[in-house]
Amino acid sequence: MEKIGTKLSRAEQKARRPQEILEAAFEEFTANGYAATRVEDVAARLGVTKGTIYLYFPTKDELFEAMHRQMSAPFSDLRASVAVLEGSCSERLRALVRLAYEKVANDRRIRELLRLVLAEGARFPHMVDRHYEEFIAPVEDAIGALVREGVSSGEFRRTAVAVAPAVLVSPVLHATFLRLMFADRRPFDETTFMEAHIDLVLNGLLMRNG
Amino acid sequence: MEKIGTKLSRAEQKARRPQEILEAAFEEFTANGYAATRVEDVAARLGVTKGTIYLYFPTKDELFEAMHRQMSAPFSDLRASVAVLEGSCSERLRALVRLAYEKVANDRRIRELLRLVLAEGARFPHMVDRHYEEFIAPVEDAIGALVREGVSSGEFRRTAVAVAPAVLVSPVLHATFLRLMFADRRPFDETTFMEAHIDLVLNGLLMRNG
DNA sequence: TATCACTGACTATCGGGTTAGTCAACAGTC
DNA sequence: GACTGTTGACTAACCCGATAGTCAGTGATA
Repeated sequence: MEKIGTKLSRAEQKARRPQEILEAAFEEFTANGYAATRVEDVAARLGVTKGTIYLYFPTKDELFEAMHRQMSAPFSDLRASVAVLEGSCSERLRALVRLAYEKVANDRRIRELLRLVLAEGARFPHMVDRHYEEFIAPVEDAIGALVREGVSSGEFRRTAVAVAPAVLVSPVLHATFLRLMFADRRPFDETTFMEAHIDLVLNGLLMRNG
Repeated sequence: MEKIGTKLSRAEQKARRPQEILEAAFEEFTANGYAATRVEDVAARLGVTKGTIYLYFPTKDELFEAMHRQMSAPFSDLRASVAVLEGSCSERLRALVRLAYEKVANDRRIRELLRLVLAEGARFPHMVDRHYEEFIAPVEDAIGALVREGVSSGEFRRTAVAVAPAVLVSPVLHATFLRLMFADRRPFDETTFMEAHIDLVLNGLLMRNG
């Protein structure tokens, strides 16, 4: 644990600044969007002035992009978690869905980042593309592989889902956006939602043996 | 059809202006977001100047809100379409899903409006709430009623989906956001996606009689 | 010719980016 | 351990282009 109240040396402070600035930038940009965020607001969050920000980042634009790069890191975490799942295909699918709720819908930072990608995507196509390559594609691939494995082992039906595996996790996105839209203004029972999701995905709606 | 090139009377022109302005505002606000859109850009789209806009709307803020109110109208259309579906529950569900793709994922205006709601929601909570009341809630209610009917008629399994019917249409949202993110940069086969969606929702992944 | 929808030049303000200047932290000397 | 010169992270005041909102004037229409 860091000692509280200890004044940092100049070198220490300088080493921490970029981190701190990106952190503050994340809060401001996600709260207000790119255009409506002032560099001064980011600075104020740290108790420094605008000039300081410009010592570390050349423009507002580059600050934004650096922030997004920084904050995308947790995504690779999800990829790693998916890789080590064990059990039958349906067990692994269950676990993957649970993991997706935990790491995406439930993580405020990831939620806000997703909103940012969608909201500012038109102005920052790099961001959208990195987002796809680092996050969406690997997850889709993992799910696709899982479904194909289940089909060839006879555990899953031969189904059109194999060619569009993304539909399996759509409710996670749905939950994420509901939480983004309503924050705490409207209650959202995620457990119920997730159980419905898993049940639907495995069993479907139709009565069996009908 | 309106005659082309016919000059409108002053009264006609004046009567049309608010419509025209809202239309132009929609294009600009959805393309650039609220903060980055200049009132002058909206005016330029009509070949008029900024002053004209302010003859019809007192502030940029009110222009934005009026635009959103105006553009929300097509949503009620979807509600009406859902109400008149016929056939068995699964037939109606299929039809409803198809309709959702057609009216939401495939409609550029609705897509952009959705992005706007998400992007600017923090600054315009009225907008989010109206969006929920006019669109999300009625659709969720309709789906919920359909599922309950199917369950009690024995056509559908007694399932957790009944308490979170939104999961049934999540892939529509997913498709909408993919199209928003990648516009035309990445191909998206909606037919395949939709077929996978319907198959999943009705039958699930697991092998039957297993 | 009277009206009024529209113009376009104007003001006030805001915010990205710059830079001369400040002062606490450090290093070297005694 | 005190004294002193140097460094460099940070500040504060500034510049300037951009944009929300205003209003006296204009010219086509009825």
